[in-house]
Amino acid sequence: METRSQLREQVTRKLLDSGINPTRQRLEIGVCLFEKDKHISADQVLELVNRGACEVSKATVYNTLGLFAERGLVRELVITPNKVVYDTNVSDHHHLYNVDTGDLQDLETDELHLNALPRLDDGVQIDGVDIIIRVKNKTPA
Amino acid sequence: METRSQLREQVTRKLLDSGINPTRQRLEIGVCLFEKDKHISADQVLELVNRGACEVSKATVYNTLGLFAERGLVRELVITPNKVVYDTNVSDHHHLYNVDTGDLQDLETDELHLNALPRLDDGVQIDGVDIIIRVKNKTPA
DNA sequence: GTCAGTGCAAACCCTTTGCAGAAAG
DNA sequence: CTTTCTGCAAAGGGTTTGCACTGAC
Repeated sequence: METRSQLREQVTRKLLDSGINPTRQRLEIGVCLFEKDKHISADQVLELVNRGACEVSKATVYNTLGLFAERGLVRELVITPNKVVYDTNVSDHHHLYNVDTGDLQDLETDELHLNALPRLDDGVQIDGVDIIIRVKNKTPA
Repeated sequence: METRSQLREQVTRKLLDSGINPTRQRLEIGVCLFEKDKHISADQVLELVNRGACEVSKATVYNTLGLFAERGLVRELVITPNKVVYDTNVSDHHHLYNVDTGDLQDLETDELHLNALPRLDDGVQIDGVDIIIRVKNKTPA
């Protein structure tokens, strides 16, 4: 498939730009991430990757996602202790989470933003701002 | 100690008001939580509780903290997948987290608030708004 | 006696670690 | 050859589950 090989090239470039050696396993994982282009859990990545012809271990998926997050290729979102997902959208935005359905949506900063950041101590700088709006269904009945 | 037994009474009342049967284990855990009156992890609760004369199992600590959070006695904060803490301050406020030192501070809403909430779908209502400002040290040296 | 409520040992499973093997120099 | 990097099996440990026990009726 043409687009598949294009994606492969794009991902290779992304990895090189981030100083990551584009090995077979990392490429497979990267393609799965950016192909889906949505919030995705480590488990889902593992399943997607192994649906293809190549075997990648669980440990490698976790370590690679951690590496990608550290280098800024993806953003790690901690929704609950048991729900950690990776977001390929690394631009400045926030999230809306439905605790009943598990649905997770992006909120762009024009829909939601802080009026001001707090005064910080000298010696520290912003590393990130995470905002999660949790909603629930009105009539659980 | 006088204040200790007063705290015990207060916690008992809190539990009853929330429809929770104030058993020995729940009281011990509740006293540890509200005595410390700060962000505290399940592990720390376990240690504090068992410093006293009564033995409470790990499972009971986890289940009880989950119950308290569900009933609104404490607020569960997910900082990272490996750092979950319970906050006895259940009023509307947010958090400042230093990723280098692990330090966690409260931010009152007058220091930090959203200019507006997003338009929600019909059928859903706000369950909670979590804002975490992550900071890091400027000179990791 | 029954039955809802409670506490915890053990199981579960997500994540990390340590190391064998590969790749680079 | 030595050194660095990589992938993964196995270990670790926080959390949940299933069940024995208690207490209420």
